[in-house]
Amino acid sequence: MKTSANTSERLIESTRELLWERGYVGTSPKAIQQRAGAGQGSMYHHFDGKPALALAAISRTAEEMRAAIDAQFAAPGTAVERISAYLRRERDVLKGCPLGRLTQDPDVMADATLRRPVEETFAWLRTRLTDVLAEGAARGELSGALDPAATASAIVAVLQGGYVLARAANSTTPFTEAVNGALGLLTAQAATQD
Amino acid sequence: MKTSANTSERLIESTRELLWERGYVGTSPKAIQQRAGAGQGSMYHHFDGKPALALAAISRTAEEMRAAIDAQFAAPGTAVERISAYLRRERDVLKGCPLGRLTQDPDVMADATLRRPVEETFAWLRTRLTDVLAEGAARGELSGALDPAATASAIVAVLQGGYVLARAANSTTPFTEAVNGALGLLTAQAATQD
DNA sequence: GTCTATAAGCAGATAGAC
DNA sequence: GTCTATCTGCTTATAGAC
Repeated sequence: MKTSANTSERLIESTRELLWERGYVGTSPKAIQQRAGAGQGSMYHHFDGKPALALAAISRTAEEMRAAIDAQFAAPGTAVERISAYLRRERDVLKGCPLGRLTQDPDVMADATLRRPVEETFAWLRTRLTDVLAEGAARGELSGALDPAATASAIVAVLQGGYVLARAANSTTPFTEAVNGALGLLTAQAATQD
Repeated sequence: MKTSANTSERLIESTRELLWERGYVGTSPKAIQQRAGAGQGSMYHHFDGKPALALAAISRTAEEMRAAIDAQFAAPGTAVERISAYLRRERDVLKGCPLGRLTQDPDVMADATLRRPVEETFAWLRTRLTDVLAEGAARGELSGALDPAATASAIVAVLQGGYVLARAANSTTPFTEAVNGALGLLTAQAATQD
């Protein structure tokens, strides 16, 4: 058995990086090959073409993101504590969300196969966060007046929008501010609970 | 004087549409010419090249957005009412924000000239919203415990992130939910005020 | 599995005629 | 102002040798 990363593996990882940095439309097979140190023929031997390679890359990114979030939410603590930890965990803010950015890519959104992992992951995340919030409401940590699903969507949107603001400003400040603002609102309404 | 739209005008408008639909990297001079009904030579007569045309398009979009938001915030009403009206105004949700999407474009962000209108518009928007929130706090409509700047960033982020979620889901639902969630939090904390 | 050759078409212009 | 010709290099492969 081989211990070093094989060519197929390097191609997938290179594609993941380039999709994150430049998007699908901005990434050429040639750029992938160069980053992976693989030749033209080698790439087309392992994958049918750019869409197939992108699907492998996007699927892996989606899986990793899901696993990371699952671990985060499974940690002990109140709903607000776990959400706070999730929002404040270390991130490469200026690079943005590797999945969220694909949402702006016309060729990804136009291809049902490429689109599916993106769609499913965000749907799953919103559901997962809704559960955490509903749990918090059931325990009396949060106001029952809040709609858990709406609040969950707002929180995920703050994250995704925070990336947008950070990139626009070329600074992590607006991202941090947005997260603080969201948590400020969440704890301010919790103060209503007494 | 001419009354019909001239070629230069049509080129700018076509570029604006394409930047919105496909981004800078995904838009070719040829596509712009075809949409504008202009020839190659015609385009290069009026503009130095793709970056110059994009700058004209992006600048105009930024100006329009700023004027629209200014009008929105100048309307009468409490801080929460004006913010609610802003968040809930009619939008082409699935198309996303024409300026926010450029944030994901590597070639726009790498070019200081193209980047500036995007950066300035979002900086201005956050400041403007911060003023509205500070005003609300001064009037006693909102809790003084909230940081106006952080809350403003969170609200703008909800909007930008709402677009991302809507595109991921291919549905306006998550956008509406996120807006409702944000307004829910804002009014819930206002309930603390008594 | 990897390499080189080949190819139709697009990207992003420049040059000069009209 | 607009048009056609021309150009270099990239895109996204396919074919076949090694």
